[in-house]
Amino acid sequence: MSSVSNDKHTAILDAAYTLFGSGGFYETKMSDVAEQAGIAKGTVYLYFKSKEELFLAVTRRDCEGYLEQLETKLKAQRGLADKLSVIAEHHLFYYYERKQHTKLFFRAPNNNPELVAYMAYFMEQYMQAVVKVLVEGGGSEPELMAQSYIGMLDRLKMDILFDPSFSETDAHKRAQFAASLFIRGAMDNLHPFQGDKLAE
Amino acid sequence: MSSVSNDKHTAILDAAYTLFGSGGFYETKMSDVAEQAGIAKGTVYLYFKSKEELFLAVTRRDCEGYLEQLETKLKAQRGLADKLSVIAEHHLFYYYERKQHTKLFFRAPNNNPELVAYMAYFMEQYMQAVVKVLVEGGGSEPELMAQSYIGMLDRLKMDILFDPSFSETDAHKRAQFAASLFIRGAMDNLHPFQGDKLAE
Amino acid sequence: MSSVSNDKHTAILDAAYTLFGSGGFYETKMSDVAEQAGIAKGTVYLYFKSKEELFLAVTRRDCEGYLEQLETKLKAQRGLADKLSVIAEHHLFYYYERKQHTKLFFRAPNNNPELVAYMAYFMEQYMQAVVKVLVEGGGSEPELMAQSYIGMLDRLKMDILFDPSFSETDAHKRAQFAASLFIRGAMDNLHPFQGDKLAE
Amino acid sequence: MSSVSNDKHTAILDAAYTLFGSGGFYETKMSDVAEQAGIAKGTVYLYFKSKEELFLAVTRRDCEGYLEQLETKLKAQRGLADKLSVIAEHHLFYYYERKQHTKLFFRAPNNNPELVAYMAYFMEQYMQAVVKVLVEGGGSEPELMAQSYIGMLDRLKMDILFDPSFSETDAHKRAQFAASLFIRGAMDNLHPFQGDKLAE
DNA sequence: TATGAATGAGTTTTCATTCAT
DNA sequence: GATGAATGAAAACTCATTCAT
Repeated sequence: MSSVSNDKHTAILDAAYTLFGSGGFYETKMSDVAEQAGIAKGTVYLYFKSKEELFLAVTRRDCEGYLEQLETKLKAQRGLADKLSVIAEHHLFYYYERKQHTKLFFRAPNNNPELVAYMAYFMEQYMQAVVKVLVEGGGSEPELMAQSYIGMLDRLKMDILFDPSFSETDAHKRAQFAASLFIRGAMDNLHPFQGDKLAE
Repeated sequence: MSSVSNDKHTAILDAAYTLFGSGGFYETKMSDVAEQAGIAKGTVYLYFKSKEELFLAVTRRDCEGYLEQLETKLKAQRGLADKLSVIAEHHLFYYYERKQHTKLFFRAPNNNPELVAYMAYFMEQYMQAVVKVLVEGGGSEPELMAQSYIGMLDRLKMDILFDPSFSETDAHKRAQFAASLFIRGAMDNLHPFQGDKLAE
Repeated sequence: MSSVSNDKHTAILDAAYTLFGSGGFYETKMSDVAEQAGIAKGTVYLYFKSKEELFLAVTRRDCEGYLEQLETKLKAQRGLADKLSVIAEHHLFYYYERKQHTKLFFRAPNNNPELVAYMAYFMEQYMQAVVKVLVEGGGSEPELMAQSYIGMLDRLKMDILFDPSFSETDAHKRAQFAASLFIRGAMDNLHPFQGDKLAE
Repeated sequence: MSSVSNDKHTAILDAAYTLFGSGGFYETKMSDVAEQAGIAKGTVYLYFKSKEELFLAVTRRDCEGYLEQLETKLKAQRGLADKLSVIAEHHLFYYYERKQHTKLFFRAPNNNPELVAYMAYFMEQYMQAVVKVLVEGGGSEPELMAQSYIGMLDRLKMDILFDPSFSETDAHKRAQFAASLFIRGAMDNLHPFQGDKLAE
């Protein structure tokens, strides 16, 4: 609880986030993490019992932050269209701001049941957040809809990660594109402007 | 190119596909591949220079098969809606038939530029195949559209991979869901029935 | 020498005795010793320079106690037979009372010259104590005799250590068995009842 | 089964016997064993799955050899006294010839149930071999007698191990000393010359 | 004195790759 | 071509010891 121990804990998570993210789980050595965090190898093990536990902690912190920020942003919006826009922006800008840490989500250790379980839990949470938005807007099959939207966004983020010339403006446009494509597609059972001032 | 050497080449690829796919790159040992292929460890190296090269070859064969089959199926269809349907079915059933080989695409070695390049190439090819369909149907931003569709499908496939109770019928429904959602979303710049006899 | 420091010194020795004894030298961590002693890890090093020194101190205290108690018990006896009996009882009951600490003597660190030297010194002392008894009884080769007796007892103790059902009565019988076997074997050059009131 | 593989297997056992014996289990590195055997580190693991397994194999080979040689020597003797003499000589000369490998029996890894079980098995076998000799000579409590004899010999061997000036003749004398001490001690229930020509 | 966070040397084991047969 | 015994680099993790507080 002391600020010192917290500092180190955070430093390790930050270092691991960077290295796991850019290099992947197997390619990252615990000694690299230690070095990047500016501490000794043994110290990492005072805070995290194993490399897998560290990876899980990094993933958890990242995912929790993702969902919390999304919730906050969604609360500031009234209308369905705005909310879907916010989701798209959040998804794309999250990666935009983390170009370095790309690989985290697809270069994980295999055969770690805890990690698999956590990722499933995260996806469920994310999906439910989207589902909630969709349900407020009315419409059937909200879960499939939510998954479709998330998948769309996840693919559209790829260029952001791999194309160095991708600008913030490009990301904005892409988010708007995704939101309108989805809203149009979902239109017959959604009421896009419900809750918007415009709609009143 | 002799039939004998070809036999072994194929046996190795098959073995590697099974093992990399179910266990992941790092979890699979070259000796396992050799054993599964029914040959000696050293022999693998007569056909593939390294583990990474083998992984790349497996990936390549898999992706090429994916695209070839897709092309064949697309040729049998006239209308845009049917073609988009075929794409969805192909994407979902490809994974449906390969539940065992789940991990191949997201448990690959990092930092292998050749692999990264090939995957980018594959995605480009896949996208262009979809783009071609969309362009025939008319409409703007075909590349973003294609990516959105592919992303949607890629997320919707997840339950297939992880939910053992997922049936063929479920997969069909899901493919149709994706196709209609996308078509509706894309409607203002696409002409869904163009090319269909019905549309004439 | 203050009572406080003495308390901790003793607490550490007690803790180390328990842990080294039941787990062995290599299996026991200094942090375990500290915890068992109810102090901090660093504190152990205020009292003992190293793990090996601690082990040596534990061994020393144990061996000294062994010899001191033996001397006391021997003083209470007059006759040779009684003295040999006391030696057997002491040897066997010492282990009987310390079943938990079995491993201390045969799970020690190697290559520690000081420890090797001390163990040799202890054996010499123990042997001389037995020799003294034998010499009083007359007879040749007292050192070989003493070693034989000690060896006999040391093997006979084994069941005590490893057989949980071994009772105090069993230990008594075994001690008597050893004493008579030895006395009979040594009879031609020993005068078994010399010094006993009965013998006068 | 090929002589080559057998050569290496033996070379590793020999190297391990020397190193474990002189340095102890924990003090011996697998890389030392490999070097001493003149092979690469990894090769050791082709023949023995782990350090513990190697230690067990070394112990087993040694103990089996001990018992086999003892049996052979005992078969060549008729009388009880001669047989007990042979046991003493075997016990002492076994160590005499293996001064370098002393520590094997008392510097073993802890907490290895397989090893503990094997050592118990070995002791039982050894004891039964002695018991068989004693029973042929008649007499009660043969197991305690056997243990006493073995213990005696085990202690008398110590000087052989640690005293570099100990000669073969010394070892002989010591063996004879042990045998006569034991025979005299056991005399009332044993018939020392039974089976000897002299006794007829 | 007492603490316990921090250190980093040290060892087992794995496995891709080689190469003599 | 085919084999599989041999290699040795590489990395996770432990734990005795130190030292700033």
